[in-house]
Amino acid sequence: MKEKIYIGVAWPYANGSLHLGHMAGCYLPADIFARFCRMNGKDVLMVSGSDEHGTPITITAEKENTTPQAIADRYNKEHTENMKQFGISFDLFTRTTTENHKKVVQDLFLTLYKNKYIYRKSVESFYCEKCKRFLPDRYIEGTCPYCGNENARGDQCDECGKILDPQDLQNAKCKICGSSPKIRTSEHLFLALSKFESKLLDWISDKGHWKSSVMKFTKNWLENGLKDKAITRDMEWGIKVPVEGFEDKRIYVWFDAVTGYLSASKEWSQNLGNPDKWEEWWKNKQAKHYYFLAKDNIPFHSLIWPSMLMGYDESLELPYDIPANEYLTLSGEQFSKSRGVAVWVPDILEKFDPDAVRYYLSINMPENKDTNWTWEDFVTKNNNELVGTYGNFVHRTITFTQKNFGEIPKQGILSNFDKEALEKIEAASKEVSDALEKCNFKIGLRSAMNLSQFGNQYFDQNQPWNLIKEDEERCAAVLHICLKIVTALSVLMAPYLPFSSDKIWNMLGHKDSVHIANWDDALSELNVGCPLEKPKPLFEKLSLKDIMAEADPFSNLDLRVAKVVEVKDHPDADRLYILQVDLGDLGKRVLVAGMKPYYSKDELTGKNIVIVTNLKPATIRGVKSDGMLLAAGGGTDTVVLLNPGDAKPGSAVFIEGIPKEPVSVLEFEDFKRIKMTVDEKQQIKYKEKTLHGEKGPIVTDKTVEKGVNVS
RNA sequence: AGCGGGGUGGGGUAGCCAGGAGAUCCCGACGGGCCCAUAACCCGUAGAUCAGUGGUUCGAAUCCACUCCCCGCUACCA
Repeated sequence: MKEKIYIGVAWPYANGSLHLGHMAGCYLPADIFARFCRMNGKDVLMVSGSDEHGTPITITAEKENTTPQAIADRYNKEHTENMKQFGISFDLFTRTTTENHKKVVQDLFLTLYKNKYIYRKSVESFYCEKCKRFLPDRYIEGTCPYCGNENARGDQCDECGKILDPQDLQNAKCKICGSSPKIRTSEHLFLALSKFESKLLDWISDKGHWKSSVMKFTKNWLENGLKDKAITRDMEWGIKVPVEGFEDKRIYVWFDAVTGYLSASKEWSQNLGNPDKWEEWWKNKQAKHYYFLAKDNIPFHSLIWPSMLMGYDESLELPYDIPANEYLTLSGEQFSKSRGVAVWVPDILEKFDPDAVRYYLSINMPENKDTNWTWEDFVTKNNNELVGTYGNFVHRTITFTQKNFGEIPKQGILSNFDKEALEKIEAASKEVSDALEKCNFKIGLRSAMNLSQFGNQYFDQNQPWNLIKEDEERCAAVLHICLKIVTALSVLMAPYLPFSSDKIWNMLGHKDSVHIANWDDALSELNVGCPLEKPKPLFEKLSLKDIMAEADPFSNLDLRVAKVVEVKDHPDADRLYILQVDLGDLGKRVLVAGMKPYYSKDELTGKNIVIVTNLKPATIRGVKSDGMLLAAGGGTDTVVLLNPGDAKPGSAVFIEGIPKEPVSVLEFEDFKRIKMTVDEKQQIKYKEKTLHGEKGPIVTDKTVEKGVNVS
């Protein structure tokens, strides 16, 4: 029987689009690994799906005046499509709102309950009477009892870093509606994680092949002792708790989501008309289970999910490896929807070849530490490595052969150099394969790239363009070797660059897809005599300028909240103030602003305002202004500041859906072209989208007429 | 605060767990070659006391201790 490989990939939460962090974090590595395994004759089952329950989705639904299911439907559809476009080769990408999933989750839950791994316990938690729901810790805000920060969350205070219980907060408020929640007692069901400690310790004892970060994290949790965790919630959106007396409660989303690994396997079997087929992976000691996810998700997969499986059915396979990645950052910042830092997958798929993106994400994968996505580096690596080294070698070889021979020429007498080339192919195939077996994706890709660099060297030194005039037979022989390198590359690159590999494979006269080819076909003989067609270049060069120009000009802006520290009169101007503002971690700055007719010094001091931080500094009447504040009002009659609420100084101001990629210096001309206006709710609109800060929409400081400009 | 990861030529990175000659690769800079190829490719040169300090050792980027600096996680962000 073929070796069974199960690949579970973290379930994306269906409350927003996918961004490149998701791709680099788990979907791309999982896909590369899956494709590689399939080419090596393994029987792969790779599943995932949308995680569709939980509070955030219900809140989005309320905001948009629709149902949670509608939100889940929207993003499930988008995610499914994006995965396909990006070439992520799931055997099944499903969702947590299917009947099958519900059944599997409830069965697992009930079995754990019967096996005494789930028990009842009363807890006190906050209930918001206005929103009519119990509030998750993150949705409660109040004053931190330790440092006095007024914006501490129920789970933790961001200022002092202390971990809190919501009950610790003073003046607790509902983050959604702002009213004061009341404490209510409610009975919940808890998963007895503590009962699994010794079994888990035993289980991880032979996991020496795990990444050190995964192992350390896991061990650390175990050493501190596992805390039992509540796995029910008082809400409506979710899977019903199949225990008497708990009919009104729902199963906590993470319990629900990880169970997807099992339910999706079953669904896949049913779709196949062979409902027990999943057991070949799950009830098979020879099967290896891999889970791909990013670092935030480690304990769920290394501790909680294994515990659930152990408590449910001893015969089920546990994870073999959890090659968790670190994070991809965007110009040094973590991807975050709420802070407006992201490159969205739907956007990127519209603009770029998925293989180009896959290349950059693979060669720059956050395998061992966070890595940075920059547009500049993306363009450089695309142009120099993907296009220059790899694409060019393939293209020059096939073009030259086609032009001069029209078909794949036969092998000649092997020179020493030829032999070296054949050895290189073999070595590269082994190197890539060794690396991929260990989930070392960057090393594998680098090895494949080295082979294409060797191809270029071989081509250069043999000078077929001269040979064709002098020694046609030798020329044919050289090209034959080059084409063998091309063949090998299309196989070795197939896990990474599935679309272009397939094209090359077909150019070389193969009727089928490279994805049903075998890894050993990297070394296969060529179809000598097979006619060649004039090739088109595989990849395109990119221009950083075009990319930047295509982006919305708003992306170039760096808007931030600033707190006015000090206001002075400008010595040589009637209308100007000199403000010193605090940008938190970004330090302090001096701005010159014409606010004297509209605001007194006292009014301004201590106020939170919105400023442009990356505007080219200007000297105004002899004083350098390092930035500009945003205000609403066109003429001289009224000018009012923008009010970001009590957002942190230095925090970002952004528009959802427009990626924030500020240029280092923004020309004033470019800034002037960005038209923002005030709407009837006193919110700020740009292209009908609303300007946000970390505390929600930005509004004007005082009421002004609808439609006035912001500048 | 606790925990985890990281700091390697101008930028980015490999090597570190299993210590050994001039420290890897990509980009960039400089010089040269080639002209088949998407102004792509190839060759060569310069550039790093491997964050710092101390230790173990015949020998340390690698092991140990301490210090500094970045980043992340802390149980619903991949």
